[in-house]
Amino acid sequence: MPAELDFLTGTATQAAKRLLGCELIRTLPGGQKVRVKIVETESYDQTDPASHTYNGPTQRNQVMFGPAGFLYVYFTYGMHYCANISAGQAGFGAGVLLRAVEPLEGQDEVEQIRGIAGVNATNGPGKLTKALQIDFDLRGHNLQLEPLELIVRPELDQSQIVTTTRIGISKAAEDLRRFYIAGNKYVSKK
DNA sequence: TGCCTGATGTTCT
DNA sequence: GAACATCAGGCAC
Repeated sequence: MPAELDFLTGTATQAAKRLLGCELIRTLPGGQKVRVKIVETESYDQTDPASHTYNGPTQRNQVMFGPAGFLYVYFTYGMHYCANISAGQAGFGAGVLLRAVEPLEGQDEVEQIRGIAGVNATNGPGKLTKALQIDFDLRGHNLQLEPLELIVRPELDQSQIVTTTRIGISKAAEDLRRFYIAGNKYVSKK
């Protein structure tokens, strides 16, 4: 792991905050490049009742028990994929859910894929996976490699990071584990 | 503008 | 067999 990704081996919460402002470059199956900025994240780890890793390793969540910097993809509600970046030390189940991204390049591709334009194309965990065409093919993918690369950007000032409670979960929903960039219009609603 | 609900499959119990 | 880290469309106000 390159030194610039070392922050991922800290706690999931540290990784979630540090990932804000970083970029992802997605090379689509057709060869087009889409570049997005991460604007909203959530942290999960095995001490958290809402986490998939809370009850120990299973076939599904083994990526989050592996080394940091890999993609954990899961399917939910019968029609949506969600994407996480594994964090922490190997053997400890932790990860960061990507909740919203801001398109920087390839916005036309995103709008074509999603069928809609503007903020609503990528401002939710199920939306951004569809926009970036993330599915089980990318489960366990190394984020240092194509077709989905994590690009580290300078750390944001703490004053730009907003910390709130999580959304759309039933357990430990009051935990302050959701983070987003202050004032960014691509952050999900509620 | 805001609540309610249907869609729909993987995963774990 | 039930839960689920969601989304979008419809209808009421």
